[in-house]
Amino acid sequence: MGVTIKQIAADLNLAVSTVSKALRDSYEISPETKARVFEYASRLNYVPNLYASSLKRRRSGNIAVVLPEVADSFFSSAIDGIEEVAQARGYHVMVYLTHEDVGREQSIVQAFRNGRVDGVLMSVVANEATRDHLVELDSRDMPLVFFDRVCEGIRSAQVVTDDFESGRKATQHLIDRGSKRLAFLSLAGDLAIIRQRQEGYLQALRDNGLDEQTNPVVCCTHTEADNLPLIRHLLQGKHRPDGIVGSVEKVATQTYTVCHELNLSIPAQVRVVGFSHLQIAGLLNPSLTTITQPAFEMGKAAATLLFRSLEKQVDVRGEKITISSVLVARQSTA
Amino acid sequence: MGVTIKQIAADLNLAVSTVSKALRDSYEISPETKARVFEYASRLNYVPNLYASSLKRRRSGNIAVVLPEVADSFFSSAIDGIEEVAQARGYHVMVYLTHEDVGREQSIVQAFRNGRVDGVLMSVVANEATRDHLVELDSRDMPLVFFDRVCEGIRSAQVVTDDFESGRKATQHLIDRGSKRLAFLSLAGDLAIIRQRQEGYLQALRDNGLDEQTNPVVCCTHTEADNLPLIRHLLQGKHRPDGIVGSVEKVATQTYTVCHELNLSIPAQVRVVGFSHLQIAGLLNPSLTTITQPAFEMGKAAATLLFRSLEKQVDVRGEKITISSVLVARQSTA
DNA sequence: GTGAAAGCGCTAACAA
DNA sequence: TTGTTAGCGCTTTCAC
Repeated sequence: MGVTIKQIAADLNLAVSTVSKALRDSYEISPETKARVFEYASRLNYVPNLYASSLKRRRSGNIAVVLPEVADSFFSSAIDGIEEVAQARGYHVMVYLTHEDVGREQSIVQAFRNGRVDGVLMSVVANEATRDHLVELDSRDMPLVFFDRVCEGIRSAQVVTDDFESGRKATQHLIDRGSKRLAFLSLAGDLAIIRQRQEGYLQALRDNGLDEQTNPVVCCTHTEADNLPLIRHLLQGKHRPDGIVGSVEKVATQTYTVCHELNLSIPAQVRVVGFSHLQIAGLLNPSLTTITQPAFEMGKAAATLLFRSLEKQVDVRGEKITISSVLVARQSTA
Repeated sequence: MGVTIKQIAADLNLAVSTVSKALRDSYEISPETKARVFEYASRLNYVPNLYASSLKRRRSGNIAVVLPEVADSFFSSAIDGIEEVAQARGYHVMVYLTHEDVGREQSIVQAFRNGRVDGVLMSVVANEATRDHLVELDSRDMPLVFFDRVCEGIRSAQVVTDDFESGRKATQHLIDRGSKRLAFLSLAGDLAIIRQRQEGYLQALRDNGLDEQTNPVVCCTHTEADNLPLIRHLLQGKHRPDGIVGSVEKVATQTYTVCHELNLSIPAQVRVVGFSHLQIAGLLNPSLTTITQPAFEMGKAAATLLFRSLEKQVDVRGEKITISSVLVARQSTA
């Protein structure tokens, strides 16, 4: 085992309490004693036992980040932002992946009951069959901040982007560029952000006198194997759309895959715009017009909000931060 | 506070030790007592205090993953693999980003001295000014597995891909497709994997009677702002290479950026092959020929190795797992 | 200014 | 089979 306070105390002919206080720089201890203790402790390479102090102080110094996946550029950038803020504050980041499975989300969240983490940052699964586990987490006063994929029905802090407006803007952009027949590639489940992007799409349709029948919302899933046939069918149908809004990165790139396969020219035959955080959107064939989400900033904002709650003991429930996305026009909608 | 064993013991007229053993399903306890305890504990929603048991058992149930960055598809897939194995075994994953800064790597690793994590998975920074912190970590018997970016000089477990052979294969591929004048985009620092990829490149040159002078190794950095001018210079020079090997994903995509900018046609004027794990390599303009690294599998293998060391108390130091990369030929080298 | 002592909640000898 | 007891290493009254 490592060096303990007890050992230092013995060696220095002091009481453990004195050493403890000295190490925490208490005003009660004389400068001389402090100096002696510090010097000796560092000479012995003393490292306080995390579990002993956590047991007493009831905090771990860890925060959890719960995500559907990490192989999506939005989420990996968000982690980046979160980790940056956490590291600066001396917190440690635990990462959990749900893979869109409520069951996993539940057991992950339930494991937080033992104090392993002091707070939670979360983007929920798309298919929330139940949100009891989240309600429970919140009700046991675990500081909780949702980012991007928020959970409705829980009055907890949120960091989101302007999804409605972004959906509207993306759609209007297609119309402005000349698309006459649109489609919105939605995502199965019940995500507020997807619903809002979709509402934005529908709003833009109305704004331009277009109807929902000929400009459909197509519900995609989380598995490529499902989506490719779906998109293929859409693009091979009699009434092929000439403008597509992808509600998440995945469906946008899948649209590319199908267009390449069917030899459909983007943008000549089909314009494509997608919600995405891809660094290399500009290198795609053709370069992809994106609604670029402020992933890194959202991560930072969410973490900052969480730490405010943790350290200042403030109740941040109900706070909502919205950071705007930016439409970056590229070749796919030229 | 939550319910404690003590409380359960009192309510049930049992000793705390009896309850403790019952909850851990010890053979010493009668089925009836166990049943009573379990039933009562779950009725009270008992959750064991993590810090109390960690203090006793001297293990945290956490592992650390230390990475240069997460916004690279290789590393995010590796995390995916690691997290999958960890979740299956009931471990928790802490993620730390070094951003290629040895200083950060040092302080991160030093923070592991207090027992917060039971083991470490790591891909080191490129510029290891010092590796004392790693030596120290290893010498205090912290189970440690390097993956991809291993640290030489520390006899610890490793999971890598066949870098030399991949470098050779990539280069030979360019030559086979007709490239006459090559360049290898290396990476500043002192990474073993980069050196080996480079050795593979040089081997292929020799195999084909090509010399190093006209087929240079160009040393790139980690910042795009440095690399773009460098690559631009290379591709604008009198002796423009017509075949480029990118030693990491970043430099391959940066080569694309420059080619687009200079209106150089890939592959007609320059063929490009890159080490990469990009899902969408096939959608780039043109689709990118990749040495596809088994990122997910490497993450899984590294985590599995670590858990073997943690749970079986085996010393895995010196074990080395090599998983092959695959060359996927696409348009960029047609 | 320093020290003694009582826990934090749990585990594991050892005793009964 | 169950209970007693002594800690794990640290923090925190409270007494000196």
